[in-house]
Amino acid sequence: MILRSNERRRAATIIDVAQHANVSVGTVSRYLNGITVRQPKREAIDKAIAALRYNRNAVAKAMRTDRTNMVALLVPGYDEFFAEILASLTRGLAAEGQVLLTHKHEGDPKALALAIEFFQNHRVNAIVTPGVSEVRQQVQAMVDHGIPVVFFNNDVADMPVDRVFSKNFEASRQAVKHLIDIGHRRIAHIAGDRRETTGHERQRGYLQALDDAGIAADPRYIVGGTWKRQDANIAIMQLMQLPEPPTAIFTANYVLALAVIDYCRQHNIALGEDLSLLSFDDVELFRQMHPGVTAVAQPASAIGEAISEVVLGHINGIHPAAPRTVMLDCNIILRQTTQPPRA
Amino acid sequence: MILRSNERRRAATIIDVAQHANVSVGTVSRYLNGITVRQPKREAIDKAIAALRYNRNAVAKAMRTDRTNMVALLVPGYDEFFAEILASLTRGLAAEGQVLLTHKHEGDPKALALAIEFFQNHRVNAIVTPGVSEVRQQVQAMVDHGIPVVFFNNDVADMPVDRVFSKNFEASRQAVKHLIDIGHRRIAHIAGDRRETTGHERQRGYLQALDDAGIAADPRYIVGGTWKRQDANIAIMQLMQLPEPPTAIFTANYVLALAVIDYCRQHNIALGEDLSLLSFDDVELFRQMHPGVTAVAQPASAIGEAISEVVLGHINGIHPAAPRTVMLDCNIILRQTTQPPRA
DNA sequence: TTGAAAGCGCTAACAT
DNA sequence: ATGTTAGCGCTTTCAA
Repeated sequence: MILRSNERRRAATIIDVAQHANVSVGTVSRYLNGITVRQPKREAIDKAIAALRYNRNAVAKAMRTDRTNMVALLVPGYDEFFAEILASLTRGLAAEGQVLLTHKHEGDPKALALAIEFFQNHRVNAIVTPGVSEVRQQVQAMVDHGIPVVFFNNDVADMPVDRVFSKNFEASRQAVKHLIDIGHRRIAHIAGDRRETTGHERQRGYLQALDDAGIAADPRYIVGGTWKRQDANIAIMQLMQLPEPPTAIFTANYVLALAVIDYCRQHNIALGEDLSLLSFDDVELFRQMHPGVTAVAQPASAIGEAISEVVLGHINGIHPAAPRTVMLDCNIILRQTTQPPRA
Repeated sequence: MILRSNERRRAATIIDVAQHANVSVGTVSRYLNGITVRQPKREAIDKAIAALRYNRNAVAKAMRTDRTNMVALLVPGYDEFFAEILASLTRGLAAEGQVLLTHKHEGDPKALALAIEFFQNHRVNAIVTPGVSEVRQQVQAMVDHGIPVVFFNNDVADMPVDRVFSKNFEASRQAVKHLIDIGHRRIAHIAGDRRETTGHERQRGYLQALDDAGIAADPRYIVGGTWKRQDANIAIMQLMQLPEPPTAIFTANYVLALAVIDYCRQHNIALGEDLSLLSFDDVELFRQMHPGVTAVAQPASAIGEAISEVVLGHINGIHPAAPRTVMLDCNIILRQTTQPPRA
């Protein structure tokens, strides 16, 4: 008979093991869960498990206990930032026997909502995701069902969830302060989406730094307003066509910086010398390029660790219901694209 | 009373719905699974579901049916290549109601083995992973249990699994042929790990192209042998210190190419003009750089689509047990680092 | 088409 | 420390 690939051979169950080892299922279960069992039985069980190639059915366990050992991470995509968070989060959770499942939704709120429901139905122990206002309802439902939710990177206000963020405002403020310190006065900002806290906070930091230095913000120097490369291409053109173009630019993320870099290459503008550039988000490209791009590096590993700490706290039942917020410092990595302006 | 975050409110079950709608649980279940139910009952059930905010417990369903709607992807990390495959795979599976769970194991065979066991125990519908010889046993166990496994990117011989690969050998052969066609004779290869089929096949393609052109392979021109940046740094140094250094280099992946690029920058060697470079794997960096790096682009999207087709075939019970192998063509993207050698 | 009930594999409460 | 057994929420067979 031809065994079709979707007809699975019946797997051994805990009952088979119990019979083979001549003990009760309860004993096997307890042994499997680390509760003390006397030596001879232990051996018999071990032998039975090996002989029958027994694998505990995790689904049945989850069904019984209403808990799994899965934590879900929902991301729009895997850029360097997310990938690094993911790495440290995976490690942190694995140390406590939790497995991180990642799901990518490409920024589509519908896909995100579906994913949240899916993971809720599968009883994951926690969900980690950037805050997205479109899924307030689903997130609230999760929390109501007692499944902890952790926001990172982007926030949505007034939700009873835990939060781990880097200090977008402070880091942006310091970044722009650096530009001011080395002599720039005409500093532009290519902004991200201000409806998201990341975009909003980074622009706020920019404005604050100007204000701190007593420099009046010039609305013509604030351009962009989306995370799209296309729009940044337009934004940089607008800036450079100004009667008095800026001598320095602070971009809200690395994609926007790429637009500036390309523009400069096409127009023979020497970055650093003719025009300073400082970008939020530090990526491999910025290290490889010549001149290297000065950038705000988010502490991705630390973010991942903080998230796993918060999540594990919930799973182990340490934290009370009151949501925790962790704010982490960024570093500004000085490279060659930030130089004093020409005299 | 303070509700601790890990005390979940009891969620509505199918029984609650049945009572609320005044029908039997069987009827609710059938309705939920798309089996015809008469109009008035349908309405009552819908109303009950809405009123009780019922969500089907996916764990219980999986327990009963011994099937989930999850497919697991195991990757060492998220580089551009994997990220793109992932994107198209996620889409392809979502179209058929399957959710892709990604797990990253950082190339650690132990972590990989654990992950495979984990997903097996959780009854995923399929596992997608690069072939890794260290986990033959676990993979065999999966297949024995009737869970289809799909290898991609890297192969392990003699395993009863499905396979989706790009044509490493053919693409490498063509790439090196291009270098020969534009006039190069002293062509070096910085090899990857030859114990992996990717590394092996790429070197084989290199040798074949030389042979095709009647050029004797010079063992001094074949260096490296790991995927590590460190080793590539040494490899490129070895090559350039040769009495007759190569005029062109074919690297087995993009990390190895970075070593060449850095070396050239440090030694003021003009890529393209002084030394041609052609790399396997096309990455964003190669597009952004000046000069742009000529590269072999793997058809990542097509790979993802092929994988989802194979997986869905299994899930829908179309394929027979005989494993399928899909081989996909690569493209060579010409940029500025491959020029005729100096006269 | 519908209801009643068995049972998927496991854990945990209870009894010993 | 160990055996016995109820029951987690669902699907599916069997009857009606």
